[in-house]
Amino acid sequence: MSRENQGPDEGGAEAPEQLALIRESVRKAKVPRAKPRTWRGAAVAGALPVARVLVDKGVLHLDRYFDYAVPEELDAVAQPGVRVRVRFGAGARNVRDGRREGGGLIDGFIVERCAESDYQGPLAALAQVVSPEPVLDERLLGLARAVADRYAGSLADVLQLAVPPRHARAEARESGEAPAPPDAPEPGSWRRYGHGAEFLGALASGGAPRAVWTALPGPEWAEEIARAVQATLASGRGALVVVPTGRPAARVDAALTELLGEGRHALLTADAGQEKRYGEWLAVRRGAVRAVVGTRAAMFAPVRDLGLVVIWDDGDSSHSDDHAPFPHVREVLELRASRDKCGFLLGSWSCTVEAAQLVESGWAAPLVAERDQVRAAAPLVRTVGDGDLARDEAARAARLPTLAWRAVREGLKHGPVLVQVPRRGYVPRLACERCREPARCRHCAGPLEARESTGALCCGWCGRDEAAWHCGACGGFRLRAQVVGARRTAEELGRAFPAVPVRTSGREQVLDTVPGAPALVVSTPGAEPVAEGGYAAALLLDGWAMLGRPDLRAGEDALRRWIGAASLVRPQGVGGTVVIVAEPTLRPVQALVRWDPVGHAVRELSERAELSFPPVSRMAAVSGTAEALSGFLAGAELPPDAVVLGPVPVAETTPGPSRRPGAAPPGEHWERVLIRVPPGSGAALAASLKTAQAARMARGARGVKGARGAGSSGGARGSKGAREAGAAADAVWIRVDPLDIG
DNA sequence: AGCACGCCGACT
DNA sequence: GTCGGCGTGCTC
Repeated sequence: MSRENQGPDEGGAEAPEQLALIRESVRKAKVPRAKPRTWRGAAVAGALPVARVLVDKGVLHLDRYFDYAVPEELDAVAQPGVRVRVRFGAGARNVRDGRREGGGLIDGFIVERCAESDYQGPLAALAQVVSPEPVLDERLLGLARAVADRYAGSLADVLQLAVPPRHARAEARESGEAPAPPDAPEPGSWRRYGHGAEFLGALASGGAPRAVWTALPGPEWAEEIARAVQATLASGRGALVVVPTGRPAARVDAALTELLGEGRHALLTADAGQEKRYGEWLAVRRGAVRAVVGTRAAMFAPVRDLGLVVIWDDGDSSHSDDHAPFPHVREVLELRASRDKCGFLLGSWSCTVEAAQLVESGWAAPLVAERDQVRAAAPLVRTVGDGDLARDEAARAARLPTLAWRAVREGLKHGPVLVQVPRRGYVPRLACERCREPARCRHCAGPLEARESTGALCCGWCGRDEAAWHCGACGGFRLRAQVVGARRTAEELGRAFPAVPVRTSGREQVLDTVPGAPALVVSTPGAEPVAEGGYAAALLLDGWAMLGRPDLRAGEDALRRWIGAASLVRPQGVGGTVVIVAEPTLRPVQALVRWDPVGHAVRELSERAELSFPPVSRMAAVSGTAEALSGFLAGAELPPDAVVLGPVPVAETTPGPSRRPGAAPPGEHWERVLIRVPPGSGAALAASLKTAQAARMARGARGVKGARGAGSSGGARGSKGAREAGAAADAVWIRVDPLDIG
C-alpha cells in the first residue's frame, strides 16, 4: 500500500514550480512519477529539478539513494558531488497544516541530477548545499561502491573513509595551478633490477605496467619509488604512493622533494590536523597537486588522471583499515589500477602470499634483481639454533650465545649494532624449556600465562594461579617464557658492553635515525631506526617467539620483520652481519639465510592452495548470537560452492585496550562461522552476504551496534523488554578477509 | 535510530 | 466514544 500525499493540484500539466502546499493526505490512483515540489510552495529548479542524494547514515540504508527536490535558489550550486544537508526521517512526511515536523537534518552527497524521480510521493527539498565543492565525483563514487561490494559493506561507510571531513577555511583557500610535467627520470638504481628501466620507461610513455617489486635491502627504495612517480608525472598523469606509517612516508616525501622540488606533491598522513588534511586533499582533487604520498587513508586520494598506484610493504598490518568494512590498501589499489587502467607497483623487501599470488595469476609481473645483486646488497646471515644453545651453557645463562656475542663485539668495532627484540606481550604460549611441551593448567588444561603485573603464573582460561608448575611430559620445571623486553635487554647488553652507548627504540619512543658511530641500538620490530651508513651488524633475538604465534601468517610475518631489520645492515661485502637466534631448520629462518622472501611466499601460497586457505580461497567471517547467526545463514543465498565452517564460540572479549570488532559484547555469548569460497567466487560471496544483511535490516533487525567503530556497545539492554534485546541479539557482524584465522 | 501510524484493551 | 500502550514499518 502506498500512502501518497497527493495534492488536489496533482497530476496536471502545471509547471513544477509554485505548487501549492499539500494538506491532508488524499488517496488517489498512483501517479507514475512524482513531481518535485517543495513544502512551502517555493520554486524548484527548472531543469533537472531532482537531486539524487546519498544519505550519510551508516548501515541503515545500505546502498540506496533518496530523491530530493532542488529549490530554485540552490539550482546552481546543487551539482553532483557536493555535500548537502537534508531532512530525513519519518517525521519528514508528517504533513499537517503545511508544517513539517521531526526528521532531523543529516548530511549527504548529491550523486546525480535528474529530470524526474521514480519515487511515488512528494519530494522534500534539499535543506542546504553545504558547499559548492564537488568532493564526490563519479570516479570516487565508483571506487567506493566497488570497495563496498568487495567487502560486503555499505557505501556510506566507505565514503566516510574516502572523503575527509570538510573544513571551511581550507576550502576557501585557492589551490593554485598544476606545474608543468617534469622530465622523465634516469633509471638510477632501478638499473639493479632486471626490468627496472623498462618499467620506468613504460610509465613515462603513458603505459600501465603492473609489478610486484622485491626491493633490494638498503635505503634506496624510497628514491626508487620517487623515480617511478616522476616517470608517471612525466607522462602527464598523476601518481599515488601508500606506505604503512609516518616514518616511511617521510622518507618518500624527502625523496620526492629531492627529485621534484618543493610543492609538487602532497603528504597525506593521519597526524596532520583537519584543516591541513582537507586542504591537501582538496589541492589533489582540484588537480593542483599531481602526486601523493601518504598512509592508508590516502588510498582513496582523488588524484587526477591517475597513472600509477604504489604500495610499500604490503605485509604491514597498518595497511588494513580498522573501520568497517575494513578495506586493505593492497586490495583498494588493485581495484583502482583495474578500474582506472593505471600502473601498479607493490614494493617490499619481503613478500606476502598475496603479492606472490598477483604474480602467479599473471595480474602483475615480478620486478626482481638478479641473484648476484641480492648477494651484493644483503648482509651475511648466520643462525644460532637450539643445538648450539644447548652446547653453549655459559651463553645460555646470559641469553646471548657465543656466536652472537662475537658478532656484536666485532660489529661494534665498525659502527652501530642493531638488536631486535620482540615486543613484550608478544609471547606466544609458555612451554617447557626442555621438551617444548606447552605449559597447561592442571585443572582445565588451559594455557598458562605470566601475569602482567607480578609475572606470576596463572591459567589463561580459568584464571587459577599455578605456583609449582612442572612439565607433565618430561618433568622439567623450567619454562621457556617471557620475551625479555627491549628495556631489560638494553640493560643486560649495557652491562655486557660497558664502553658502548645503548639506545632503545620502541612503541613509546621511536627513534628515526642513529649516527654511524659504534652503539647498541635495541629495538622492537618495526621501530628500528635507520643508521647512517647502515648497521655493522644486527642481532635478532627470540626468533622462536615470533614464530610461535597461532596465526596463519606467523612465518611470513616473522620473515618480514627479520628482513626489515636486516635490510638496515650493510652489505656483506663490507662486513655486514646478521645473527638470528632461531632454529635453522625452520622455513622462514632458511628463507632469511638465503634471502629468498619470494621463494618463501610462493611455497606458502601453494600450501594455502592445497588447504583451501586464503588468499587462494576467499573467506568471510560472520559472528553474532547463535540465534542471529542461524537466522542469517538460513536467509542467505550463499554461492553453491560456498563451504560453511563452524559455528564455533567466539573467543571472549579479550581483556585489553581495544576490543576487537566482531567480538561479543560483555556478557553475551557469540558464535562465528567462516564461509569459504573457491577462487572466482569471492564477489558472489560478498554479494550474497550483503543481500542477506540488507534483507535482515529491512525486516526488524536493528543495525549492528558499533558497526561504525569498535567502541559503542550494548545500549539499552533489557530496559524495554523484548524489542531491544531482540534487536541486539539479531545483529550479525560480517567481515570479509578476517585477519585472525589459523 | 527515531518517529508516526494503527490495532486493541481499559476507562471517563 | 476516546485515551494510550506497544508492535510494525518507513524514512525521498
